Amino acid sequence: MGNPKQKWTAKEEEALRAGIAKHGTGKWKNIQQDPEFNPHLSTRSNIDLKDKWRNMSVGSGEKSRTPKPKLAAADAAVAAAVPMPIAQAPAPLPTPAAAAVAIAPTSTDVTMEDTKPVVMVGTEVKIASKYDPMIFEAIAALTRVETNVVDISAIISFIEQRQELPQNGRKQVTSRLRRLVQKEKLEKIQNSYRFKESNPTTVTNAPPVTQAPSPKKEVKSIPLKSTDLVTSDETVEEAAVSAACRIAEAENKSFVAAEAVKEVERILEFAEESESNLQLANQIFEKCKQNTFVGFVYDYAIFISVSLSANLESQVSKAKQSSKNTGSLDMAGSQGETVMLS
DNA sequence: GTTAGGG
DNA sequence: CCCTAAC
Repeated sequence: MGNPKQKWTAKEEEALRAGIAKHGTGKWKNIQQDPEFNPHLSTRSNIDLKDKWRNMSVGSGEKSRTPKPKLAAADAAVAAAVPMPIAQAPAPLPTPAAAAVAIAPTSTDVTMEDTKPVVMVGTEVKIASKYDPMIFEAIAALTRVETNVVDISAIISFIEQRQELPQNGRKQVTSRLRRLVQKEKLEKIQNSYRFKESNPTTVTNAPPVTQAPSPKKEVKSIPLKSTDLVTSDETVEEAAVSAACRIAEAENKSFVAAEAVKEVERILEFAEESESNLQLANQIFEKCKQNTFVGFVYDYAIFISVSLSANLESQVSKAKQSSKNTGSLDMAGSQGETVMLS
């Protein structure tokens, strides 16, 4: 009989990738049986997972006529929301149009292969700064409970699986790791890395807003301390990335966290060049309302906004109420399968 | 029974 | 997707 050869859906691919991040490659049966992913992979066998992963890998490695950046659903959403490559030239003002465009695309209809002019920021522009989130993501995803470390080769292969690295990509990741160790964000143990738990950097440049992040805290037991947000030594961006990834480690939702980190990072870049805080706040809150996941990003939004300008408090509380009413914060502790967009 | 690889 | 060798 013929073989229908049913095509893999984006959800299935995402479940597969998440499963690999959790169990590692080669544990196909575990992934297939894992209750987290089985709902999406029930029709696939372990051998199917293996074959699919082989195809996906070769698609990423082959630079022939497969220009698709291999974006997951969430990736596509974020990519679509990044219309500007953030030129090196310090743009004096971010045109309101930019912010408008950023929040414009309703992420409800995101097809993976459509003709939407997704900006190819992944080619060469600012690719170096994009390694950090992936590194954190890899560590968060691959850290095993017993050893609590991640081998460097695992980190690199993890990143390569997500996006093909340029010729010197491996080198850059390595230097990036080294740099992060120097900054005491990571800890190196032989050939493995882990998150540095106790950060000896002096401390507690108490943010101007003391009550902002805490009052709502309904987002499960996310260990979010004010010291995680800002250290006097580091930039806000680094602190945000680090803390978000720490949360990711705790929640084991690395992919979601990575997207959130990208978002925070991008918005912070945006904010540093300009001080259009109102647009910033509106933008990030729009994001929070559209996507059901970003519980902690929401907290950071409050923190960032208020840190930049105390005048935003009205905006913040307003947005807080709005977000609460939409009930968009319920995902943090759910089964973990309901995360991505449909 | 599972996985890796060739077909 | 199927088949097979290897573990």
